[in-house]
Amino acid sequence: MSTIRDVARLAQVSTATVSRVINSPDSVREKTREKVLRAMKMCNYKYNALARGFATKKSNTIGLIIPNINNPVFAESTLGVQEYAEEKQIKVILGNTSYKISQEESLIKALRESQVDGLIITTTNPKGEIIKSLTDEGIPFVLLFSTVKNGPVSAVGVDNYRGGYVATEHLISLGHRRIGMIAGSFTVTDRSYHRWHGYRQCLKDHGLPYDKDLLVQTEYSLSGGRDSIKQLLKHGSPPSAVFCSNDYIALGAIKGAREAGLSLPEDLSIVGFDDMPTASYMVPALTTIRQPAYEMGRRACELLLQKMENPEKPEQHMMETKLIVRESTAAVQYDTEAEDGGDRQ
Amino acid sequence: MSTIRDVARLAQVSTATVSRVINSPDSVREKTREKVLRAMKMCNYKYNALARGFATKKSNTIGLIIPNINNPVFAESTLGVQEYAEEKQIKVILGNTSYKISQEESLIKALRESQVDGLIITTTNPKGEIIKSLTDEGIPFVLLFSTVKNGPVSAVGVDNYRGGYVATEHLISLGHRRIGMIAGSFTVTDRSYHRWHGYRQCLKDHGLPYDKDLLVQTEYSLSGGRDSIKQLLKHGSPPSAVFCSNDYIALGAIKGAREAGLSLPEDLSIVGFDDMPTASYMVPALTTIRQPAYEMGRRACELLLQKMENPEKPEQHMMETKLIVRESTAAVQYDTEAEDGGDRQ
DNA sequence: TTGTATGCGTTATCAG
DNA sequence: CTGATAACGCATACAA
Repeated sequence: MSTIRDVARLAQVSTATVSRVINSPDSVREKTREKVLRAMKMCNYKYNALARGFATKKSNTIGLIIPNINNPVFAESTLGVQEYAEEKQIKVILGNTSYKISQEESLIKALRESQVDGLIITTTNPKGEIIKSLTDEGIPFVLLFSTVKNGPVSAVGVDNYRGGYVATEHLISLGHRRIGMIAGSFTVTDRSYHRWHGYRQCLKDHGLPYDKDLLVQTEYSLSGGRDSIKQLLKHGSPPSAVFCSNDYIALGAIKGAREAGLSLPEDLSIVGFDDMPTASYMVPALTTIRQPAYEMGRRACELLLQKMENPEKPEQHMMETKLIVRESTAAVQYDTEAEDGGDRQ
Repeated sequence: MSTIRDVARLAQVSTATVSRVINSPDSVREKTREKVLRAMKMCNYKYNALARGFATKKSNTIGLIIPNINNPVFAESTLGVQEYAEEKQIKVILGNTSYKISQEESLIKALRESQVDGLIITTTNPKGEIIKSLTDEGIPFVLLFSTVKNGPVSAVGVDNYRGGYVATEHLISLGHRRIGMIAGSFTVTDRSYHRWHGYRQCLKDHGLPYDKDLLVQTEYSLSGGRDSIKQLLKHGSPPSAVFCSNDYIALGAIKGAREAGLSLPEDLSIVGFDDMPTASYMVPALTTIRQPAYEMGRRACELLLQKMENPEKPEQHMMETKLIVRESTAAVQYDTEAEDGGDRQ
């Protein structure tokens, strides 16, 4: 593989000049430039961005850490950062944590050793050691799908509390009074925890009792939703509506409910969270709280690049969620309400 | 940021020794090692993998190129390569092409400049210039979701022809005689093309006429499937079953068919391709041809690392597809068959 | 087991 | 507008 030195020799110029035609072509006389360009062709020169990174201490690479690329909402946000980065000629290294803190930690370590210029992290624990040490050491990073609304870290997210509140309110407005929730484990994601808070406060504000048996925490998976709904339906006085922490869980819950012999939305209303691309294609089409995942990814990337330029002034971008009403929620059916007390299984 | 030189000075050893405790700790006396380790702590030394990459000409990074991370099947394969790479301490840079050749080209160029040690490419055109030049220049790479079964390039894929054949055969065995296909544009993906070949040959082998109006090419998207099925249903003699190039399209087709007033699977059978994670959660649960996407990703990564060690002997791994029969296909209903000639819309 | 010296490909500083 | 040359942080041959 030839280097700028080879090119320089061939073109009878210095390496500095070769470097110039690469980085600021205008600063070199046209004739010289062409001579250099010809020499490059001749020896099939290939630019080495790694060497450049070494010399400039900028790798033009950022790290993106997400819990699970299989979750459509993270795939979308990934596409968002990806595309924005692409536009700015930045490469992105992807890391999956599988919701494991230890994994998150080792990933960040490896990424830092690789001299990434910054990090976008969809973390599981924004108050953890990891984030703190990143802050202390002045590494540019931004939190994505973040729950933090202020303080010293940059972040983009939505108001999960509000999302949970709105979802629950929708159900209440439909006449539901026994409303359950299937949540991602609070130990694993505080987003879910905040949504639950919104759910709970909404219940309270509407004078509905909070029944802790109507909350089940599970993993963020299809089967998690499916198993959880069955558990909920076994309750002596089962819910007529359930708010699910995300669409993936909701999809599982719908399946589980149907397996338990219910028909939706007549017997049970379900609302999800995310509005993943397939949400409107499901049967019944899913009522959900939309997060603009793609835009969030883009914005996070934008914020990061900004922060890399100017490390001061942390910023939080809170994006809007929106209730999307589709077919998975319906007015409560009084004849199938809690009073019948039947175990539908 | 401190370097091994700082550490060396602090520990009163040479930089070579510091380098040794990092890379081959056993080759240095325990006492010295501890001294060095202490010095590292003291000056808060952080290893610089980029510098190492520069010195060794190995970045320990590979590039992964996929058409669209939003397609669940690519998300899964990505997870596969990701996890295998992780195990081997390799970082992966992700690139989306959006099925655009030009994008694929510029991505590969950028990745090569970044000195990735190898490339995993889910390409759109295995016979194109890009692949050829990669081969010529001896860059280690492997094709993922590949259609090539032999020749000089390493690849992992499935037999798309056979998948298409089996899908069609299943439909025929259910009594269907008017079988349509919604395919991803042949110009954009040859996988789809091969599946169509299987479909077509199967028709022929069973003495069924091939009607070109029963094929519609579209983009690999939900709306693509939805629009295409409507087009198909407008046919004077519409199909009673449709084979879709992938599950995403199938999901769209199901939606579209339902909007057109059909009930599934009674009025129309649908079979997809991929078996994405949500396939069994759909309504009706999707009959499909399963590809082991996660495994394919892992295998591709394995093959690549192997190839990086030993650039000789290209290998193709063809993995098994499997027909998964669920609820979206059913025996043909004779009273709604082609003869009635009705336009169901 | 440890040290010395050199090189990796580029940028950047300083002269000219 | 161009050239000479010193970094950048680490690995590695070779020597001791």
